[in-house]
Amino acid sequence: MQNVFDILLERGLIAQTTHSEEIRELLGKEKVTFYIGFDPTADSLHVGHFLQMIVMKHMQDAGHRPIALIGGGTAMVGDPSGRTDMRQMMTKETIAHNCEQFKKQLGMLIDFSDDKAIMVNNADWLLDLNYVEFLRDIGSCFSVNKMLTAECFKQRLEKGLSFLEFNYMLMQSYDFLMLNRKYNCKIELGGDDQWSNILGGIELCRRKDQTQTYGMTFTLLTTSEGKKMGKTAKGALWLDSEKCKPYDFYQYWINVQDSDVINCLKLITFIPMDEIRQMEKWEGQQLNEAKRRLAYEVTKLVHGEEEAKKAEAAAQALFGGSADNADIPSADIGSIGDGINLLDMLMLAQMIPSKGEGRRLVQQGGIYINNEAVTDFNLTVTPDMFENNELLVRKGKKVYKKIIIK
RNA sequence: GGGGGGAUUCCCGAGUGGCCAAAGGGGGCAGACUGUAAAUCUGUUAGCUACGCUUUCGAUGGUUCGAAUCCAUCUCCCCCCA
Repeated sequence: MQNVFDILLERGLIAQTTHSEEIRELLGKEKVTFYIGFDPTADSLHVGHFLQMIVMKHMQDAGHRPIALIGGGTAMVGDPSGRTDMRQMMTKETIAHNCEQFKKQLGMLIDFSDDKAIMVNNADWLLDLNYVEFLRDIGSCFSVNKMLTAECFKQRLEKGLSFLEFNYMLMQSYDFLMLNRKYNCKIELGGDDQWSNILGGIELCRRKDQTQTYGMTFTLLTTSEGKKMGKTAKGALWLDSEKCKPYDFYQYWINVQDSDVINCLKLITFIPMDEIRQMEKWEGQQLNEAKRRLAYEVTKLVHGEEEAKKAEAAAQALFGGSADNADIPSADIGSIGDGINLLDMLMLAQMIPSKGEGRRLVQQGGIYINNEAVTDFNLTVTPDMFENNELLVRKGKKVYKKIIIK
């Protein structure tokens, strides 16, 4: 069996390691317990987290034991790494709610049965810490001078960093120490922005317990231009099907740039490398096929096979010119009487945020009914324009909505 | 604790009494070109019952015919010194 380290390396997942040789050897010879932390800063995980989950899955498949650490305690403080501003402080209730959501989502990909993976919440040991004891015990192990030189604080030293956030590193380091003691957790994994925090934990384990632990970070999901991926106009690309519909999720991946497809296939799907290497040779229009594969696979992992197939079928119906399909995103606007103003209808269907925007769209030729551009924004849409109470409306090139009336 | 600077539309950032719904850039949206790609070019980007009206320049009051611009108080942020 192939060493999982080589798999991760081959797929381009690994960004930095503390001891590449030792880690590879360790992963090759024994069942290793490792951990990745997820701070519950929102009520759903997003694709950034998903990449971490993929790594966890690779590791679990190779026989290692993942610990998914939910940061119910660290979220009370907020990680300043790589951020330009302070996170908004969240209430305990919000954090507790988010923790629950995370738990559900992590279970999609990781098998937590029979202790094959463990889920813990650092609130369990962080919230009851005694300040002075913690300072004496843990705080004494950290050099402020050293911390200040850490990359993760760079941006914040220019903009301002509160003492609260400055403590984040200690808390995360303490997590590693706890997990090492309790579960013999030997490796901490994380996004590349976690490098400094991970080093802190390793250092702490050595100082307190003289144990050797390791760290490894993963490539952040960025475009070839270096921008973070998974950002949409509305925010992050959420894994929750309510916050981001499977169809929209699918569409996001279909629309990635040519230069990013292969990378995404390697990073967030389990498609064998042999196949990916074939696709790597593709060019031009053929890449669309690779994008379809990417979109389907990722959607399947996140939303399940059924949803992935629906999304694919809907896309096929709209863009492939095939027959009408039941899975096209729809909006039920109820009864329209003898007719309804076009803009009112678009508002009801949530296709436009305001009528002003709607007028502009029509003026610029961006609204289509049954694939015919609408020229008059005062148009009254009448029931006879509907077929079986359905009307296909398009905004721009790719935003479709099937409007349904009673 | 002392001194200084700041808060502007989605973001950055001009604007220092009427010509300001507010320059410029970024981002977003749409059009052309394409491959549901990128790059490029063009238009657009507060809301509305729309040749007009309403809300908007940290908050609240005030001066004025008229305030993003002036005054007062407040809140928050940054910088320098201690």
